Parts: sequence; C-alpha cells; structure tokens
Amino acid sequence: MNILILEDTPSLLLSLDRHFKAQGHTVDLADTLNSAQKIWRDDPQRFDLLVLDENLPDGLGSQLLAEVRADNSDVSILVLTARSQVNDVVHLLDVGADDYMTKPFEFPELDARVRALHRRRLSKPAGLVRYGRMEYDAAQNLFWAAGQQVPLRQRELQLLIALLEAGGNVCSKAKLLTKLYNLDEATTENAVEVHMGRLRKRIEGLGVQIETVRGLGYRARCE
Amino acid sequence: MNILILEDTPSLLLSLDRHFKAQGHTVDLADTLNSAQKIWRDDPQRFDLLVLDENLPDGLGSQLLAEVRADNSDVSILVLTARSQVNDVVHLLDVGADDYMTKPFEFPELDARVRALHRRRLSKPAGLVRYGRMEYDAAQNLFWAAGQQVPLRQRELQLLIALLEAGGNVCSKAKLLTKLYNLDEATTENAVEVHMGRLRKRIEGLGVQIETVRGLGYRARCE
DNA sequence: ACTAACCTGACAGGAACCTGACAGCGCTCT
DNA sequence: AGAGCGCTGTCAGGTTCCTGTCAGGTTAGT
Repeated sequence: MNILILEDTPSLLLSLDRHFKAQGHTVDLADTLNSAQKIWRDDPQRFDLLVLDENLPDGLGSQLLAEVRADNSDVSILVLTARSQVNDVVHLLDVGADDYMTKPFEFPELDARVRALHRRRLSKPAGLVRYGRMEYDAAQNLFWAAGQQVPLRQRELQLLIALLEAGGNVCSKAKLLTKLYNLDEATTENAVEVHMGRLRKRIEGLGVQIETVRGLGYRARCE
Repeated sequence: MNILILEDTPSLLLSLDRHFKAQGHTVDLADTLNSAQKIWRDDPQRFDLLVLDENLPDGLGSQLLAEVRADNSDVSILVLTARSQVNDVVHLLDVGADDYMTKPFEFPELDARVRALHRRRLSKPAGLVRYGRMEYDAAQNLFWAAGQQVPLRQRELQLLIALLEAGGNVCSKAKLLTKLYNLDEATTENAVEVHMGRLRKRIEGLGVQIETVRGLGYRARCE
C-alpha cells in the first residue's frame, strides 16, 4: 500500500515511517501542509492512504483533506488529532475523513484501523460484457453501441445477446425460442421472426448485422 | 439507509430506533443474537448498516459480525461496546467491524460516524452531497436545488436519494420498497408508483428527471 | 413456376404504469 | 376534547407500451 504521512512532530513521523515500512508498505513523508500538498498534486493517483495530523505549523490537515475530496479521489484518509471533542470529530468525518485517532494512540489499534480501511477499498462492480465495439451491462440490462445507449425491448435484447454469445455461429430459431421462453410459454417460431425484424430495424448502422441463414437460423456479424 | 440494530437494553434500543427513524432511515430491531441472525439470513442484501451491541444475553455481537463477513457482505458494521480496552477493539476491527463506539456515547458523534460509514460504502462525500446542480444535506435531511430548499416529504426524499445514489442506474421498485419500508411494514409496489408521481410533480423543472424503465424500474437523469 | 421459408404491417390482449380521490393516522392549536 | 391540517397507503379507472398472432407479401431454392 502507498501511504502519505503528514505529521509535524519529528519523533512521531519517524516512528510511523518505520512502523509502516516494517509492514512492507511504501511510505512518503511530509512535515508541513505545504509540502504535503505538493506531493499530493504531483500524482493524486499514487496513494492508497493518507495519514494526516490535524494541527500543523502552516495550517490544518483538514485543508488537504478538503482538497483531496474536491478532486473526487477515493483515497482512504485517517486523521490524527490531539483534540478529542465531539464537534471536531463530527466535522472531520463530515468533510471526508474515513477515520480518526486521537493522540496518543497505540500502534496495534492503528494497524487494525488501517486494515479496516484497506478492506473497504476493494469492492468493484462487474457484469459488463464486451462484444467488439458494443457493450452489454448485465446489471442494468442495457446495451451500448458506439458510446450510445441503444433502447431495446426485453425480447430484442434477449435475441441480440443470444446471437452475440454464439459468437458468429448460426443460432436456430428453436434454440432462440428456448432462450426467450420457458416451458410454460409455448409460442411459434414466427414470434422470433417478428422480433428479429424489430431488432434489425433498431440496430441498423450500429456495427452489427444479423443475417438469415435460410433453413438453419440467424447469425450475427460484427463489422 | 436500511439499518439493523441489535441491542438488548430496551431503553437504548428504542431511542436508537426513534433517532434513526427521525432521520429518515429504515430501521429493523433485534434484541437477541438469535433473532438478529434470523433477520439477517432472511435477506442479507437488505441492509446498509448493522449496529451491534457486543454483550448480549445469548451470545456476542461479534458472532453475527463473523457470520456476516463470512458471507462476504460489504454491509457497514458499527459495534457498540462497554469494554474499551485496546485489545478488544483491535479484535473487533480485525474480524470485520468498520467502526466501534464505547458506551456511553453521544448521538452527534454516532451520526457523524454513521455518515462516514455510509460515504465510504458509496465512495462519495458525506454531509453535503452534490448531485449535478442539486445538494442533499444528510445532517439536516434537506434537499436543495438552485439555491433553494425544496420541500419534499419523507418518502419523496427517500426515493430521490435512492435514485441519485444509484447514479443514473435503474432502481427496481422492489429495491425501492426495501429502501422505504422495514420488514414489518408490508405494502405494495403501487405505493412506490404513487410517491414517484408526487415526487415528479415537486421536482419538475429543477434539473432532475425521473424516467421509468418499463418492467425494470426507475432511473434519475441529471441535466 | 412452384413451394417452403421468411418478412412485415396491422391488430388486439394484457401487463405495467399513472393518477385522482379518499380514508386513516398523528400532530398542532384552540 | 375537538377541529383542522399534513402525510401516507389503498383503490379504481384510465393510459401507455410490449408482445404474440395473423394474414398477406416477398424471397430463395429447386
């Protein structure tokens, strides 16, 4: 993990540095607000965690905090403060701190909090499938082509996905029927033909073409 | 936000219930480990926040905590504990608590911590949240647009925030139902439709539009 | 040319959704 | 206590939109 520590008490700064490095983290240090801002602005992507002292010779740690959150960064921020009154804590958390500790603190608790923060940062959405230049968002049931969302009805989308999943191979109408309808919903193959027609109209010029293979079914061709 | 509270002291349980409900949250209550486990297992997706007392008549809050984290749930967990020794806290945080408070605590700090947890889950700033040209003040439970406070009823506000938090993604009516009602308040999806109509009327011309995605739900579009 | 396979415009049934009206409930003010 | 008011959930009736069916036309293969 990449950690930036802003703390003006030399002894504490050094022991934090040693402590985190001993755990295999990559640590950068600053002892003034100014120098921390420079380091941050140089590469806002770099860090996973900021550890900020609130009281500094040239300002408040929450000033950097505000700047970081204004950047819309999702870096974790832990604030160290000597002041332990409820109001200050409320303010710090509200302007974007993820956690705080009041000095003096013990290192085991610091470690536990850092681990808790780190665990938080690891959650990513999934379910985006790419087909050539197109995308299908499974979670939202939306289809995108050429950067635009294509308005498709339920059935049209089901057909399109089935064809794209087949990867250019022919899909029989019987196969498609089983994709669209369960065992209770008996219908005719003409329904597939009708929806295929509607689908073709909606996606024409978008980079997919559906060709009919007479007697066998349909096949998608990406351009 | 959907909150499950596990606390065996009746007076504290009730005041927590009232406190969170007054802020527009949806609250379910449990006063034994056993009942909390049942509620959790019934629908692990339901909750955004668990508030757990550590000492219970039939076990430890951290037992539920362990179960929840074993499910790989990313729900936020805040533990209430009377024991304030470092070692216990370290243990709680390590087995997956996101934060803890030692009793007795003050409600303003509780609120601030809850907001901080919520923000972390969404990777968004807390307190004053911006959506396009609009703002939501979580502390006051007020909604602002174009510099003016928009008078919204509780239910309308809950719907709007849920949609805005979804960030333009579709929210199903079922999902919205769970956001508005706790497990004891059964109602129909028509209630959502009715409130959606009322909400639309109140916010028309304010820079948000709510479009219905037939068969899937609703989606907010900021202009 | 004949036929089977396929396409398509029109239509109707129904599901999903919207909305105006109303009643219950809790709150405030007298 | 009683009246008045605001917020909510329910309901019934209306509207919109999706979708399967069908009839008739078109195409491809023999």
